[in-house]
Amino acid sequence: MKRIANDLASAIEQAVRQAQQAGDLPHFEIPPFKVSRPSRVDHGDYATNAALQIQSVAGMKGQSRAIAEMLMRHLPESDYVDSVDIAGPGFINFRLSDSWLQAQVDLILAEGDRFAQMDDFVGKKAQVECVSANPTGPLTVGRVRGGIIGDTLARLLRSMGYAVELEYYFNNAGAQMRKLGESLQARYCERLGLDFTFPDKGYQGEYIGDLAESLIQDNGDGLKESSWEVFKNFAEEHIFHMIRNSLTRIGIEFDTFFNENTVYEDGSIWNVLEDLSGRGLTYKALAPERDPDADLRPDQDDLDAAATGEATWIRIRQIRDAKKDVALVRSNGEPTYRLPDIAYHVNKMDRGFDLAVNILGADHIEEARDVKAILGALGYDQNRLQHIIHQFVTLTENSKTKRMSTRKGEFVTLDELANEVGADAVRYFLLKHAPNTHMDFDLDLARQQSNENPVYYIQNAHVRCSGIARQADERNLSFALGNVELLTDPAELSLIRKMMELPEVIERSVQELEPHKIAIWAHEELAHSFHQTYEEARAMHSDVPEALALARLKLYAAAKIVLKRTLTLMGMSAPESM
RNA sequence: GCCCCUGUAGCUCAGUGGACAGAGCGGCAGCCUUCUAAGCUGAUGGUCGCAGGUUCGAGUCCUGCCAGGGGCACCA
Repeated sequence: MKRIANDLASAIEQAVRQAQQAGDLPHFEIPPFKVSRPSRVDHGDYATNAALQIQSVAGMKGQSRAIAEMLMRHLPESDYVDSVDIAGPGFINFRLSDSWLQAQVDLILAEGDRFAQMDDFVGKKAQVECVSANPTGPLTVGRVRGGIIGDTLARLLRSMGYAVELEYYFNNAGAQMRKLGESLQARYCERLGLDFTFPDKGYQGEYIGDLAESLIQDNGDGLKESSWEVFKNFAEEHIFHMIRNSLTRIGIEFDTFFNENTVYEDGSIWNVLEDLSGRGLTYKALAPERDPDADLRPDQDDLDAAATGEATWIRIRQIRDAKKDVALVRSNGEPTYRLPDIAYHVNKMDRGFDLAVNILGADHIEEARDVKAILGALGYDQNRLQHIIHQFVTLTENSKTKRMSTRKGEFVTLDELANEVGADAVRYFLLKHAPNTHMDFDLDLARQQSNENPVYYIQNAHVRCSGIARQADERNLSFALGNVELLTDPAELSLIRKMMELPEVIERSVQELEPHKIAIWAHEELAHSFHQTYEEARAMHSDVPEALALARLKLYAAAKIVLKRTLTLMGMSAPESM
């Protein structure tokens, strides 16, 4: 499948070289230039700033229009360009030919579900890690945001040829899980009227009470002498089950679950530590080394901890720009979270992924940088690991903003949300914002707007296509007989133009690791263009001659494919009716 | 205090160093005898937080300031 922007870029490079050989332009190294979609339609379908970029390296400042003319003269012929012209300060604008556009309709139909399936990375393996919540409670909206970004990215990577694994990293051991077990134990005793002490900073959510209730139903008071581990195991199993169900409900299915315990059990945390030590990157000390000039707050935690003995530190300041070294092993000999995390990522690298992307909340940014830098220090190509850091979701209800906290039981769960607005809306709403935006989730607005939502706008485009197809069926009309050369109306051609953008949108979403781009495009570009065309170019109105009707049926059959493909890439359903 | 992220229409947010800054929602004015109006069209709405700088060109890059969020654990 041809991507015009890439094709034009090489054509322009060729033109520059030809112009240089012909002596029309002086010799210089071709500067980076862009082939982009102009914001205004009358600027054509594609535009390049090549001439503007060249003017300074060619020593021809202010002569960019002349350079553009030169390039135009040396451009190779192509089957898809109808006209080329120079505009403004020296942009070269390209317009696609009608006949090429018309032919794309047949092409889309031939490709079907594989439309916009590209082969750039065929044979390459990618992994996307997201959610990775420990099983201490229901998924919060914030975690789900990462899950949706990750799952969508995985779908986009697959459409570019990668074999992708979606992975969930979790830990069912440790202090937090113990706290969970103790919280459940306390609630269990409480409901049986027994003595209980609720743990300090325990889990206060209602779901703990529900779990206690079901324990009582199954066991009565038979567990009153049991240890917290029994409660922890029960809670863990149920909560994990609940998390997986919730995720399945919004179309997220993980290929692999990786337990942090693995890197303890196979000894790899100690191997990694040895490797780092062998490279002189660790030391034992009471307190971390820090930048002498760094204005760090006097750290009482460090002082307190130093009293317990020497910990093992990594010289993180040596391998990346940081202010203070980081602990890998506590003075009591137990690893901190960092060490297994490093071992886990070494494990990922050794599993041979050409690309591993982690979706993390903003509070993990320092950790992300540490891990990446450490992988580099261990001799791995750092570029194989990428991160998408997303900002937090704040929740507004009754005009009051609150930070969500699993421990305090203050959160909106995925299930509650999906119940109120539907799975597709949850996906779309959390996907459509750039990862870097601090998004505000107004629950009242989400409820109220559930009928006035971009989700329905996009899906309705697909529904309309289905409606047309149904009507055609009833009248025994088959689009197979349609002649695409009759699609000459500007409205028809602009829809074809829009559909042909999908591969480029996917490519950019992947390149920039910003899957929200496809969500925005699906709404404001594709669906909008569809609805405009639909109003303008009726397929089976009595005024429309049969030949044109058949051609339009074909256009809308192609549109249906592109809409469905786009919705599927976003993990959303493509309904036949509403 | 230091570091990171963010500040764009009334609200929620797009915006690849380019050509007159966009969408949805809300509000205003129109559009259904024929494929679902969950739609279309038009008007209104902006000192792109503030001040400098770099550039042929800055919402976009740099510096400083202001405001909000996150981090600066021998937590994860």
